[in-house]
Amino acid sequence: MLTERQIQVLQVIIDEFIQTAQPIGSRAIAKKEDIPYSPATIRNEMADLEESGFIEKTHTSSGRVPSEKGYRFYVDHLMSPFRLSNQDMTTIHQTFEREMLEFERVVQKSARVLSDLTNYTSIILGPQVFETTLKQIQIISLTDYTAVAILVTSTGHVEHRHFNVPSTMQSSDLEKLVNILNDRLVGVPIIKLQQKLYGEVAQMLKRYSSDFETTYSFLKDALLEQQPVKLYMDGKTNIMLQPEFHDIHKIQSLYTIMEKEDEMAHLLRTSGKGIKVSIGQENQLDAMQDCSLITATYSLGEEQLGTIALLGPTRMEYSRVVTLLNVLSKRLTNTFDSWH
Amino acid sequence: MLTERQIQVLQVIIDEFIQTAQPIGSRAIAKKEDIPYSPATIRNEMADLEESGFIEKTHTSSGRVPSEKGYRFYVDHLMSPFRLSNQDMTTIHQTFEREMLEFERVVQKSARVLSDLTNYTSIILGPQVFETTLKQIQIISLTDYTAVAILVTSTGHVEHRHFNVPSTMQSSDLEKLVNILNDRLVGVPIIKLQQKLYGEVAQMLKRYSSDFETTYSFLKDALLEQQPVKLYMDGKTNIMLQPEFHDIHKIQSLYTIMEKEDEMAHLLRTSGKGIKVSIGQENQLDAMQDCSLITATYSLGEEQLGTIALLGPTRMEYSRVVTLLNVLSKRLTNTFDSWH
DNA sequence: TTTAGCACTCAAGATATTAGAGTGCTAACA
DNA sequence: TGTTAGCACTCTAATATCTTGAGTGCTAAA
Repeated sequence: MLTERQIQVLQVIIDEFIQTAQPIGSRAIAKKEDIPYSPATIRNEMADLEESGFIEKTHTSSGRVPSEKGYRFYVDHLMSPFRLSNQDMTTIHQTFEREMLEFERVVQKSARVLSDLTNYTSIILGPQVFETTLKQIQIISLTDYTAVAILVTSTGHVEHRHFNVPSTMQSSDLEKLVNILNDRLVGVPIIKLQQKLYGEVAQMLKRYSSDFETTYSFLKDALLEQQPVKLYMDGKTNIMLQPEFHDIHKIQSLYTIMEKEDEMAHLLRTSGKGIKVSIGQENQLDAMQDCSLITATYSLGEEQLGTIALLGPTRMEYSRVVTLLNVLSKRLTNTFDSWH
Repeated sequence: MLTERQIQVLQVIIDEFIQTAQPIGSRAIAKKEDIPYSPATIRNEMADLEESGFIEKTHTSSGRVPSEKGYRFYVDHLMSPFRLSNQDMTTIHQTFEREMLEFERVVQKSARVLSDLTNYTSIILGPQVFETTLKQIQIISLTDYTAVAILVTSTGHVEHRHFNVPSTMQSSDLEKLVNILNDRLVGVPIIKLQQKLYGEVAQMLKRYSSDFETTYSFLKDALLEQQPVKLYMDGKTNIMLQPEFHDIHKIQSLYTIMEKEDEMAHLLRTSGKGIKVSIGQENQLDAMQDCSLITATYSLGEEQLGTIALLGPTRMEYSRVVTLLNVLSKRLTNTFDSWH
């Protein structure tokens, strides 16, 4: 186990390295106020810390750098709760203060504020609308053979899909159809739409429609098409500000992975409830082996809605970032609760 | 003026440099089939070409590199029409072939195909809907004090806005309001909405509504809010593949400018009709001084709808890119015409 | 247990060396 | 008069060499 003094040294190394991105030497540590020991003593402690894998050398005669195990220890045991500056707090509050109604805007602004305050890249996974219900369906025909279906959910989310209208259908048929659908489906949770459609509505339609098969299949197209979960990112260029990403190839592989929305979405979706920290190799994706990803979930009532995350170098301001994500995820949760 | 032989040399230099990104020496040029002269002769011609500013040296004893003036001459006079490979053509056709209804998808796919085929970054400015008319307005109330307005245009574009409902309004009032709006505004070109709203509809409302002022102001919010022109980009990482962009700082300033949607939109919007080529310093934006931007417009009928563009290094495959943009802008124009 | 002292290591910056690609110029040639 | 061979010259880029300074590990003394 680590002695009190070793922990103290480790803390200084990590804190310092997070600030400077430079290896820390024994002399520098000894100069710190809380450290009443000589460089030689520190060197002994550092040798021990290195042996147990909490710090590393970049070469034989360099100062020490935290290892991933070191960061992990820091995050799990050492991290002191961060006190956000007043300025940061007002920035956050202002984001939510202004009259804002649309879900997407709130999320977008949150992403912006996160990346602005941290200089890392923010990623927000839009809500998976489990609890939300269908508010209304509209079908508006555009030409003789095309129309657009508009779904509005109880949270005010609007989705629209274009589809081909079967040639056997008249516009009066469409109207009747919309009535049936609204009759049967309004108030139904979005995720149960499919089930309902296969069941009740299918029954209903069979009785009513002369051409059940086509009607039914186009309905499936319009209502059930896989709705992509939306991903909001901001501050992608921030990554390039970090000295550890001055290498084009690293940047490129990172950007390439970030462009793959489904992989990113999957990553955020499978992060557990609450705040999670993935350091370096702990990340699944190869391109992120030099990064840390901190995720936090926001929710509505009991239901987990989505995830907000920050992506930066393993040398991350963990305590500040965790605090920020905490504040923001709570703020988001509150906002959505207040709509309900 | 340039002699026939000088033009020949210039052509080789540009063609070669576009491929290799390396300065071209007299020996390399003399080896070309079409060139029956010795390196010494070529050197004389090169000296002349340099004097007139069409080519440059990177240092005293290096081969020559095209100058921006050289590229400009190439684009204006030398460029031979490019024959797209069958593979490229089928890739393009497949993009449009599949049953596709939604405007956004078509544009997105176009952006993807452009960046895939060129390894440059594609930028498409969504349509400015001059001619399109309002198809239908829906207002759906979400809570007692919020509602969402949905506008559908004749091209099938769907916009929605959230807004606060004045507390004096009942849901029955909303319904009546929607009826009035549809009555008066359906079929009106989108750009004339504002005018109509200020005129006729205002009259109508004054007569009908007890609380004209609030109703009117919330309508303005819902209908006239500046709708952002949408910008679709693809292949942003492609820029990093180019050897001239191995410098982080260039990349960063380029990415930063690309994130400013309004500036990019303005840039594309003010590009003239047809195909335009901006080489290096000809570009307005500082961050693009090492790039070339090729733009092409697509339209519906006489009305110019939007712009598609490719952003790459000044050392660009001009002739291929121009051909591609030509094909694609025509394809887009056709597609939209067929909807009309 | 702590510390001073010292030899040792390594990265990074400065400087020198070399090889090769390419030029410009001159003089000869067709 | 246009073309070319030849040669001295220039500059880059790669490689090797040297120097400095930060930092370590170990030992012996306090």
